[in-house]
Amino acid sequence: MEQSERLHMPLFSIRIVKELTDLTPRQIRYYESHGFVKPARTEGNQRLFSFADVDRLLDIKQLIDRGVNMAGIKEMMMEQEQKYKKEQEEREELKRLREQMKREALHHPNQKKASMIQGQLSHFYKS
DNA sequence: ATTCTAACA
DNA sequence: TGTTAGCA
Repeated sequence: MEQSERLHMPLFSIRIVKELTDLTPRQIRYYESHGFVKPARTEGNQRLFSFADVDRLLDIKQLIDRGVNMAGIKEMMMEQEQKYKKEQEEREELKRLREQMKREALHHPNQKKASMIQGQLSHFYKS
């Protein structure tokens, strides 16, 4: 099994998370209501938190302790979210580029590729 | 016994 | 945020 799977595996009851984070169950549920974590649920609707959830709650607690309010935390979360989306988009763009170059190489083995490559790269500089 | 939601303080 | 009520 992979790391990212372990990090998101639903494992901990709210009481364990309370002990791990020193947050009250009230605070944990409150932060969830603001979208800072999204724990899985059992069939009985009880929360099951992952390591990733616990890490995130610890980050939230640190920010709260440093005086950041809910609005501030939400702003920081949206920034991180957009940053991640941007990186993801760039990865997909590079993936498309590699696939297209591969196709070109297979379908036109003897043709020079410089101009096509320049056209593709221009996407990274426009706007 | 433990957690859940909702609501009031 | 804390606490309580009433449920699952």
